[in-house]
This record gives sequence, C-alpha cells and structure tokens, in this order.
Amino acid sequence: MLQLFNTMSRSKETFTPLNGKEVRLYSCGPTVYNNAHIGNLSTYVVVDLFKRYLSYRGYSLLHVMNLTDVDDKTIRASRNEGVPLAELTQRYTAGFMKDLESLNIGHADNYTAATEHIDDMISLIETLVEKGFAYESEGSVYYKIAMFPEYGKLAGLDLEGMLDGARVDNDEYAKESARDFALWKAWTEEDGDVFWESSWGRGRPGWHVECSAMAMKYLGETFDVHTGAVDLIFPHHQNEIAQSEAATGKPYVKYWLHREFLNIGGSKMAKSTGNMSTLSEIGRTPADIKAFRYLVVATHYRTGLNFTEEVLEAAKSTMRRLTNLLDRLETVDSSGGAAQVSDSIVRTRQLFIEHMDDDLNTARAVADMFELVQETEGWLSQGALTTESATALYDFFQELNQVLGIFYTLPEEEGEVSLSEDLADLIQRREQARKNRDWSEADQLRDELLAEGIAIKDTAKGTEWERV
RNA sequence: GGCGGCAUAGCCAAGUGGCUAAGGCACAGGAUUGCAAAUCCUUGAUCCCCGGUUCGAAUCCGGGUGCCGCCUCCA
Repeated sequence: MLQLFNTMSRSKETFTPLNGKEVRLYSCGPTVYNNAHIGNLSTYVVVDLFKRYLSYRGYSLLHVMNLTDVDDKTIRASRNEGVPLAELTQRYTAGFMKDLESLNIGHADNYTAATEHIDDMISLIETLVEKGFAYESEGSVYYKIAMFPEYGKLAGLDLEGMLDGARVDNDEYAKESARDFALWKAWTEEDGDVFWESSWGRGRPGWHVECSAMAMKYLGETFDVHTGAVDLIFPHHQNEIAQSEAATGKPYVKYWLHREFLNIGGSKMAKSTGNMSTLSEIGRTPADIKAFRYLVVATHYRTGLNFTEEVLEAAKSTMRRLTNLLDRLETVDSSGGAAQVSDSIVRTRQLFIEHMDDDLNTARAVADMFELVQETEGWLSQGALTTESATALYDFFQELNQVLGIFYTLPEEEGEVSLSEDLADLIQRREQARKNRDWSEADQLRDELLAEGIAIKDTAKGTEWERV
C-alpha cells in the first residue's frame, strides 16, 4: 500500500483515491515572467516522479497544472520590457515547456492559463461574497479570514500567534484585517491595459483564487492530491482551502504533498534575491541536465537538497556508470552464461516497490537498484550472462526507468552520431600515431580533443569518443 | 517573538530500539592498459555535545550547540 506524507495531518497516510484507481491531481505551476530556476524545476521533477509511480502501480491520472500569466510580477516585467503581457508570458511559457522536456517530465493533461479562466474566478468570488466570506472595498474584494475558523491549520499556525507577529502588511488600508487577502484587485495605473470588467469594476484576480477556480473546474470540488513546494503551504495553499471550502462547503483536497526546498549555497533560491540558477546555467551538456534529474530523483523529496557543482558532478559519474551498464547489457552475445537473473529481478522489484510505497523513498529505491547493478556488473565481468538473461536485465532496468525517468535522449543529442571533420581528423591522426607507437603524439592529440570536449577511450573494439 | 525541520564516513544520503550502521560519489592500494578511460578486486564512520530511560539507542526522553525554513510575493 502506498503511504504518503500528508501535510495536513503531518503524518504518513495510506493513499486511497476518492474514486477507485483514478487520481485527480493539481500542481501549482510557474508564474511565467522569467526563466524557471532549478528549484522550481526540481518540484516538477518530483511531481513527475509521483505521477510515474502512480502509473506504474496501475492508477490512472488526471493532472492539471496552472500557469500564472497575470499578477504583479508578470505585469511589472511586461512594463519594464515594454512588451505586451501576453507576449511576455508566452515567451516564458515556451521556455518552461522546453525545460520540462529537457528533464523528461511528462506533460499534464491540461495547463490552465489564468487569463483564460477569469470568468470562473469572478463567479467563485461572487459566491464567496454572497456567502459572506468576502467583502468589497474600494473596488477590490478581500477574503475575510475571521470567517474561516480553521485558517492556519495546514501550516500549523494559529491566528492569535500570527497576529502577534507584527510582520503584517500595513499598506493595505482598505482591508478590515491585515491578514485578509485579495481575491480581486482593483485596477491601478500601473496595470495599464491589463484588466477585466467585473461587478466591482475593472480589475484582475488575486493569485490564490486562480488555483481554487481552475482546480475545481477541471477536477471537481473535492479532488485527490495537490502538490507544490513547502513555501506554498502558507499562505497560498491555506488560502485555496479557505476559498474553496467556504464556497462549496466540501473538503477541497484529500492529500497535500509538499516538496522540501532545493538550496544553493546553503540557502533558498529565489528569483527576487538573485540567488538562483536556471537549467541552462547549470546544464551546459545533456549529461549535466540528466545528472540534475538523477540528483533530484535520487534524493527524498521531503529532504532538502543543497545543490552544488560537486553533487552534480557526483550525479554525472553515477549516470555514466548506469548508462555504461545498459550499453554493456545490450552487447552481450552468449548462450553459455549460468547466472540466474530472474530471482534477483523479482527481489529487486519487490524491494523497489516496498520502498517507493513508503512515501516515495527514492533514496532506498535507488539503492535497491544499485544492489542489482552491482550484481549485474559482476555477471558481466565473469561472462555469466546469456543474451536472454542480459535482455531480461536490460528490460528490468527500463522498467525501473518508467518510474525514475533517468535514461532518456535529449533532442540535442539526436544528431550526435557524427563529429565535425576537424575533430574526426584529429581522431584519425591519433589513430595513426598509435599505430606508429608514437605515444607522446597520440597523448597530445587526445588532450587537444579533450579541450574540444571530446573524451577518447580505447576499447577492445576500437577507439570510441563521447562529449563531456 | 511564534511555529517547524535538520545534524550519520572527504562529499551526498538511507536507517527511528537489537544481526557486521544501506546505497551513490570521491580518494587510496592492487589487476588490466603503451599511458589513460572503462572494467574487476580491496580498504573507511559507533551516528553534533551532555545527561537520562532500557538487558540493549544513531534510533526514545530532557538539556545544550549549530544550520535551515515558515509566519510577507516565492517551487
């Protein structure tokens, strides 16, 4: 039985979807005003891993992810650049999709853009006003948190303690209480041509209401799983609960999954402070990008990951070993091996599932895989595999890869089967030097190739190269 | 000020009462190689500190120290 840590109960719970084997899942997506940083992306890798595991275990999925394409930051960025809002958000949406592809993240069934669901948000806000959970003030509409007794529960905060905290926003004179949050923001001059008409006048929706409206539209008033990173627990997800449950009178979400932060230099990444890296900054080669995916996958999602160049290099080494193993399995051609691989495969599968079932304990699940990796390496070096047993092992590693998603080919790798003439020529000259036993010449050429990013290895089958 | 998390070998990271404390990376020694790469073999920690509970604790309790996060836009 799959156990998941539910933020609401702060404990692991047996996962039982509302409707049999169907899982309805909502993930808070990006605000598309900038390139995503690797912290953002790591959260989507975790969601992808979760989805893959659910599929592996026979669940069917309906997954919705929002794209926040109107808010303070998108408007500010579009003003700063002097481009229309839609142009800006389309550009970064495209960038986001490319990052997802680079990281082998499967698509959601629906990416819902906020600007295409303004009517849904307005009607949700109207319901909240009618029911007395929200009030209009100076053209804006605010949620009255005093009306929602369980406000703060998701984050383990109690209202009184929060009010003592003193760090409240004093700019919002229009609100009855400093903690009330905006559902609808009245148009201001900075918004330019970004506004929608409503019964409260021109304006735009608040951020929190966007997720409630779109999640419920596509997944129903109560759905199974809602994901995000830990920073969204409060206030964003708490506000979603307050809005949705006040409007429907029903529970909003059954399981809340939150990913711990990925840090850089020991502290959190944030676009606002500049302490961040994008995928293209850390991923100069396909190997870097795939190593990043491995790194995220192999670390437990509720454990913080401190990203450094060093851990990325370690992940690259690990991936080299794994891809090397798959290559070796593919080339086994023997009928005389004696290894009994099926018991090992069955045992590994069982352990893998047992550990993934434990709140997606990928650290252990990957270790389980490595037990078999080590065993397989032993068989290979002893020549103990038949073609059939090698294929069985290869297929099983691909089976695990259905969940882990670490073995894949990036678009830019497709055309990598040949080298430029210059580089091919260098390799030829080195081959000649080696035939002549001119080792110093050969070694020098090897260094030149390495400087061009080409690593050379002389194998029994001849000289091979790869980009590093 | 309030709330929460973490501290395990050089680095990353499992394990939450009991066999020899998983796994990965790095390093070192050996085999192989023209030299490398790859591959194969071998080697490392008593678990932040102090006290307590227990036959027995990395694992539970109390205290301390350090780091991180949330309470405000934020994956």
